[in-house]
Amino acid sequence: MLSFLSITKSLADESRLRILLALNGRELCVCQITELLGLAPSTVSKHMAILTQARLVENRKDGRWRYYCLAGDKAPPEVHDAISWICRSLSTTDGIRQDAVKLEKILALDPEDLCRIQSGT
Amino acid sequence: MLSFLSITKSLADESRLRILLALNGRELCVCQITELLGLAPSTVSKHMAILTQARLVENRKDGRWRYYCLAGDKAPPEVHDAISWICRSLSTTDGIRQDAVKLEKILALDPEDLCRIQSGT
DNA sequence: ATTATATTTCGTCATGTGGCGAGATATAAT
DNA sequence: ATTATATCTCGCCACATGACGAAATATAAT
Repeated sequence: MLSFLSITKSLADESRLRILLALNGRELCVCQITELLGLAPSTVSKHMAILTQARLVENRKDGRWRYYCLAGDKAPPEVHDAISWICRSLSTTDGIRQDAVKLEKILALDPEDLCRIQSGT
Repeated sequence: MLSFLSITKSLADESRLRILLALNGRELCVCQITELLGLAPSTVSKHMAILTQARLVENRKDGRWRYYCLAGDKAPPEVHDAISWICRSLSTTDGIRQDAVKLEKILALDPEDLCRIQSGT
């Protein structure tokens, strides 16, 4: 019950839903997610910790960057059901479509360049 | 997105999850739910308003009592998916099993008698 | 070694949320 | 009509939560 609650609480925030949808089919580093949502890096980091604790996402470290992706096969079925539920329900909504468009532009840049832009801000 | 968020926020609370599970397969009035959870009637009433607003439950009034049940066919698919997800994930857990046992005892009483007991408290 | 930078951790603040009780409302019983 | 009672609404309080910036940490570049 407690672990299930950690899933539902994770899903009860718009930013985290947008993150999960953005991770559908790809992996992203924190600065890319930060750029997509327009939030402070520390805020995104906390969101990722919450999603990780709920086992909805996994991560791997690559140099200075940490890449996040949706839960893999080892995750419990509730997790996979949750992910497919939100993708099915939200993929075609307006806001998520706009995120997808914005994501394309972000992915067109090297992470290197993206971070350079962000530190300039 | 906003209506979907109202669903996920509804699910992000243990009491409301227990209510939804208790409503699986039957309808219950507020005083029965109050008895099951051990919360104040006003608190349960607020929970039911949140669940109703998210379209997860429906209600009918019968005399002094209002009976709640899980969403019917008119509810959107996200709602039904949510309900089947939580039932699948939680029905066999310890806490929910205990609720089921307690519910049997509550249902064995007439609502009339139950309310009489409660007001005596 | 020193500097740059990607991410996390921590402290703080404003806001949201769950809980209760008191009073309002609606319906049934007397 | 008056009383009893099932539920809801409202105001309050304690606590959880999302946001940020500053400082800490880890890794790459110079």
